[in-house]
Amino acid sequence: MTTAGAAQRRETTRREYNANLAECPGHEVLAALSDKWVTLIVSALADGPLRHGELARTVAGATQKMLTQTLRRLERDGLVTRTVTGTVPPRVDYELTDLGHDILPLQRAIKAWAETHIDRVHAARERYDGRHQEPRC
Amino acid sequence: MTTAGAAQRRETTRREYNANLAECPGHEVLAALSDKWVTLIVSALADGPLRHGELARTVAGATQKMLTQTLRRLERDGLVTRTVTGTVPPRVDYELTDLGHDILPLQRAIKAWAETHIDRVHAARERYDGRHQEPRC
DNA sequence: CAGCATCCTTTGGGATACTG
DNA sequence: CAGTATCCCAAAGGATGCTG
Repeated sequence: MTTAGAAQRRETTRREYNANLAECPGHEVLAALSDKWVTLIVSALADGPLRHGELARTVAGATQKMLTQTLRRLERDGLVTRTVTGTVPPRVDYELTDLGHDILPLQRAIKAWAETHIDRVHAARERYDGRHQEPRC
Repeated sequence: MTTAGAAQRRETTRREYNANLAECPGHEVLAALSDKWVTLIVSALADGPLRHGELARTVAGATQKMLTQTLRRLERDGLVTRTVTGTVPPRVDYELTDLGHDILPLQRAIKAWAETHIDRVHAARERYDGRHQEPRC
């Protein structure tokens, strides 16, 4: 019997689709860049290496958990290096790799686009909201 | 008493921080672009207007809910227009606005960066995983 | 055909406390 | 000081069924 066929095939299709998306370079990069803290950490490190604590202070607002988590990901992706010095008290420095530096221009490009177009977006939003949320009566 | 002071002030700081982030043009744009479906919908519409159903088929893998939700956001942000024709059966066309077309170069830039650098990222990941997950015995 | 509304599962993120 | 582990909540996302 093929009763479970329809729903199941859709599910499969979706998985494959998501897998394709995940493997698409463009999406990988977007996913990485758009992470709430990645941009901030990378910017913070743009001027030179920082210790964990310094980073925590610079990127105020980030949980310690998020900080470590994000740094691990960045390290894994080869965007930052993690250097441990001594054991007690431990000292850990984070520094941007060449690859890490390479994303700065891209970030700047996005920022530039944003700054030149964001006004239009905001204007559009106001128009939309005015048209849709205001009482009709 | 100021017992609740510490935790509460941290909370407040965090909120303000997030608010600042949300208002930062760069992050707004990143948040918009990095949405799982935005890229796909925008690309799909790059060649010309499409009906809801056509879009659903083109961007296979997207839930109907996600599709509509994303389209509403794009409409609100002034990136697409939504045109309703007739009432029964309804026909709705979605088309990229000028502003919508303007993000195509940016998407291409990201894609280009991704394609030239993704190999290094993947290599870094393999190195990292090899170093950290393999049994040390 | 287009698109709400509802329900339910999964995930992400935050607070807290503990270890080398 | 740097990092891990645990708990917990809010939000995102998906499936389904109903309406103009």
